[in-house]
Amino acid sequence: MQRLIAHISKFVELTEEDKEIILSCIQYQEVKKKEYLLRQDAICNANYFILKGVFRKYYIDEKGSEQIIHFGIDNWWITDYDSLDRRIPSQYFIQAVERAEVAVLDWRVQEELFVKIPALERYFRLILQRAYAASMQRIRYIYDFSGEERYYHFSNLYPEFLQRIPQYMVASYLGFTPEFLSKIRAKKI
Amino acid sequence: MQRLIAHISKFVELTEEDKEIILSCIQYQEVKKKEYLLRQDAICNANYFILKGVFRKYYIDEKGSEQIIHFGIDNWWITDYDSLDRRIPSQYFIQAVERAEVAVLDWRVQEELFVKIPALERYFRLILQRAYAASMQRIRYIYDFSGEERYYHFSNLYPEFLQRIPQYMVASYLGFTPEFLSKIRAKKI
DNA sequence: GCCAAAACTTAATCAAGTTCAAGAAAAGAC
DNA sequence: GTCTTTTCTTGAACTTGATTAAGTTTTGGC
Repeated sequence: MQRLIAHISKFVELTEEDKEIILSCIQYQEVKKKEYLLRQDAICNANYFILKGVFRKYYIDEKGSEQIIHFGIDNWWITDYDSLDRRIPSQYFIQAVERAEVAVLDWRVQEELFVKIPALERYFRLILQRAYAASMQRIRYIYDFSGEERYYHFSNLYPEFLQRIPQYMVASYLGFTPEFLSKIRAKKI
Repeated sequence: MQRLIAHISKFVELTEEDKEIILSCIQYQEVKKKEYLLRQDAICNANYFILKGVFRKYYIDEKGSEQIIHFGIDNWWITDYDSLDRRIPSQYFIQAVERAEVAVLDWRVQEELFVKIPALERYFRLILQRAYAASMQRIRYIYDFSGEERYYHFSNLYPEFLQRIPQYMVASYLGFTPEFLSKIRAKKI
């Protein structure tokens, strides 16, 4: 759990008292492989800080197949902010790709914490800025590069990742079919 | 400028004093057609609330052509948060598509305001949440729908918009060539 | 260690969208 | 109002990636 405090401290300053308050408000949770933190149509009740493991956020598209829009890894928060904050049913599933550990920040507790510790509201503003920029960057990759180029870019950026998660998930995240990914790999081996 | 106060008040509560402080810290600015609020490689110095008009945020891709990543319209903020906050050169251009009016919030003033009015930091956290969700939604559209479907969706959602901005900008925003857009339009007329 | 389920590969066919090139129409400048 | 620049259109050849369907390999449960 100290990893969370360390992460927050990278963005804002916390007093020792702040740290204790935060730690007392946050739950530690182990998550089994394939377990869900959130399912479609449910209202999201917490923001999750990933201490260890990998999550995928996906939805079911018009044709009925799973589309991954986001991977959550160590030291990132994962949630559906839209559902969490506006108390509306989520369009997304959040599922553990492998065994994981998370710090759970319940939405009601979050509101209280923001009042007690304004620095925390600032921290989340900064985190969201980062997430928003990353999302823009992602749109750039989709527009600028072909599927093959995106795959090479991804595999250079996160080589260990490719070993840990099934290929069909990578294909879904990068926006093409598993068959096409197979073809790309066949070319270069 | 009252439109800005009204917008903030939709998300957080402001006292009369807060409102005065905000108004005293914000500059009104008219922007001519094709004028830039930000250019690539410059460090972004302000967040702009669009009172009236349309802006496009774009970058130059590998092949040297302009790629529009975002349209800013009435009642939205437009800036490069990454450059603004981290004081790094921007990758983007922000340009007025038509004559516009904006409220300018300088980054240094913003920091001061957050200290004086914590509700404002909350407001921006909520705004960013909304922008992030919209960006996710955009990725969904790109993945789920064909170019033609995206065009019809866009033209149903913002019919007046199509009249106001050149087609090649719409094509760029939707992620295909102007030639292809021409073909789509030819089909249905 | 065996069986079932999950994940990956291969190949043929097809659709969506790009590229290039040329010309037509519309919008601004003075 | 005409001249220039910007925007839009059309068509042919081509590329990327989807689809379908079958077969192969790997993984996990018990």
